[in-house]
Amino acid sequence: MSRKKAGGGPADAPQDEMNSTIKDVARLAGVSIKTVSRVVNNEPNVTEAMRKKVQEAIRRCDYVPNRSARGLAGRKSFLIGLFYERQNSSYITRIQAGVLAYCRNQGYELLIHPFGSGNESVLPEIEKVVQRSNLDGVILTPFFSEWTQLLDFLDGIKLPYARVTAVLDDHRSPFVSCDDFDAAFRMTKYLIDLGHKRIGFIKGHPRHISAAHRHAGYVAALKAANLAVSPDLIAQGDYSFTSGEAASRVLFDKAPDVTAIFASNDDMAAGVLRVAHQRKLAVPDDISVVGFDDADIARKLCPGLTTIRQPVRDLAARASALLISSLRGEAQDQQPQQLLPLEIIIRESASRAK
Amino acid sequence: MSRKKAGGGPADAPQDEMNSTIKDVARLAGVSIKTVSRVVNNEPNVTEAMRKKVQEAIRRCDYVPNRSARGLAGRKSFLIGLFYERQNSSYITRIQAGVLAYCRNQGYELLIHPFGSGNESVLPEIEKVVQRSNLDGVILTPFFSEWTQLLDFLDGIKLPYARVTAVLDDHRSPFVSCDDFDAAFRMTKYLIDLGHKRIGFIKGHPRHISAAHRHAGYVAALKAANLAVSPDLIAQGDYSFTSGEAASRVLFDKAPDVTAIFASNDDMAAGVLRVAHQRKLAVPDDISVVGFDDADIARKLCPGLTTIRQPVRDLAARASALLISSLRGEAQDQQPQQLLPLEIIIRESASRAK
DNA sequence: CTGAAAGCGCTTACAG
DNA sequence: CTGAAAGCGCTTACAG
Repeated sequence: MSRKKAGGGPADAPQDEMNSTIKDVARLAGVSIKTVSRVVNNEPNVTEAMRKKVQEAIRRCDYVPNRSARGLAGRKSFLIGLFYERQNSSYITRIQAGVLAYCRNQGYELLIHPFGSGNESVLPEIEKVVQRSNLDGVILTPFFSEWTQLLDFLDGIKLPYARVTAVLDDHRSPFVSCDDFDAAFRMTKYLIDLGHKRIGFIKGHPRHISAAHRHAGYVAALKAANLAVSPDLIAQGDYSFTSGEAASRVLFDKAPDVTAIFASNDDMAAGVLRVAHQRKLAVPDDISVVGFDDADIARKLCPGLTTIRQPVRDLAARASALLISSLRGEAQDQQPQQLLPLEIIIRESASRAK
Repeated sequence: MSRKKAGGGPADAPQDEMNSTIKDVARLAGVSIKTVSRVVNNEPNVTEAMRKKVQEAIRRCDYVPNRSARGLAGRKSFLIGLFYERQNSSYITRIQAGVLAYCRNQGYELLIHPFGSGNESVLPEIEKVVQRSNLDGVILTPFFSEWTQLLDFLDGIKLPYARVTAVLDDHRSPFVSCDDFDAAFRMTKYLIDLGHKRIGFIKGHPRHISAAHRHAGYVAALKAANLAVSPDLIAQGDYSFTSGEAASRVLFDKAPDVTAIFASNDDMAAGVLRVAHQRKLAVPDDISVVGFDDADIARKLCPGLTTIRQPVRDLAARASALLISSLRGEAQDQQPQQLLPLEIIIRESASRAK
């Protein structure tokens, strides 16, 4: 403990005032500090008896290795960074939870680093942070995980990273994804099966690969059902609430006969709900609305939003596992690329077409 | 930089491969490492000429002090922790942004530590984290900032902390607050001025001090306007969306003549909106609904929620300032307790009583 | 105002 | 399988 518990440890443990160090443990166990170090770091070549003895001494001393000393001697910081664009807080909170859930047990701490949008001007900012933070590795989420310039920079300084991203075909580093295309296909089919024929679609931010995949899934599902893919039914958004409002106005104006709208994420779907309300269109009676992500807001909207659940927390935990195992130089027993399932969550915002 | 830029620094700077150290800077500037250290740490007793010379050398070497070495030698980690209950992500994201905005410039890094709810069982968990993380200080938000047992623990191990909390009268550590009572009073008065006489109120989590203050503000405003304070108009919530749904059902059943509902936070107000919708009550035409916090959801709901804006980011930044200045042992030039203003944000969810 | 020495608590690189 | 020595890059405590 960084400060000793008032009252100190067991009677025969070292001094009360200071934390115990590797020397205290070594003395108590009657071994060298190197042996203690071996046990702490789970190195091989220690007899079981020795290991037991040292572990007991560690316990009795209430010993916790000093992070700074380990960092200085071993040139590691045991710190991993999470770089992301400032955006939807529901998403990022879940990402954080996933990373922490994995890292904590592994002895790594998380440093969060929100940045403004990913453009040239933030690169120097990121460089500065990397400079000062002394990170062992980094977790990246979209758009950063798909931002070539940033990846080039990280590769250049040889800072290991793992990514949460849409499915892509580069081989720069491990990543974990969901199949956006397939989920969008299934959601569109769900609407078609409800009898909808004129289904609007609001695209996500063009920079995000997920936006293209979701759009492609929508198009493919329409084609598979022999429905026309009309440009009037497709509007551009950027994953923000206000872009959802704007895009849905465009849709309602250009295609007044639309009976369902599939927004590429929940924030934009919330915008659709708002505009529908303004135009006295009842959801789902007059118009069905569905989203993507299952963000916190999805269940708090009214009506509750039918959407696609992204396993965000799990995505982040697995990316962390990939990162840490590569930091340890472990053979990748896990696939360097993983695909997690996406699930349609049915609430009240979509119903059978009239 | 933790890894040198490919290509290295200026031609006469030290080796390309490694980062430069304090020795490199000292050599280049022709001074001792102690003098470099003085400049880096902004210590007094360095002539201006010397300081200039060293700063130039630092620049040319692209020197960044090694965090681990500083930590080991100086028994500091330059790490500050943020402890909070896992909860509303909009709130916590803003808190993080505020802390980071201040700490980054001060050379501190942020370690986030979400925990389950604040009860006995998480205390050991917190102890363990404190043990491993090697924090210089901690920022606390409600409920943690008001949790006596936790504060006792931190005081016991002498870990400095600063708090974001409701106004309170303890003198344990610096904190920054908003006047919940006053804001709730003003919001209630706003409803009264709109002609409402039967105003329902949904209380927050009983453990949070803010819940009591907001409730008291509501009661005081009714009394000031000579309106009856009826128990039928007051329901217990716990700041969660579902508790808002449940409480509003109670309210609608016990006081069918209610024309406005003041929920103690936005999530609960969202729950009210949902139930109103289910009961075919139009908002604000049949019933006005207002919240508290101005969380992200407030503007995404429909109708947009009239609420009270908490300057969450600023609150966190100021708490960080308090913490860091106390870590530096600086005389408190700032008040150890600060009060930030709360602002009513008028959107569409409340209107004149019929 | 400036600097030489010692040491923070570990890991690395070797030796046995 | 175990250990003695050196050193990571700083700050502290002291001397001048």
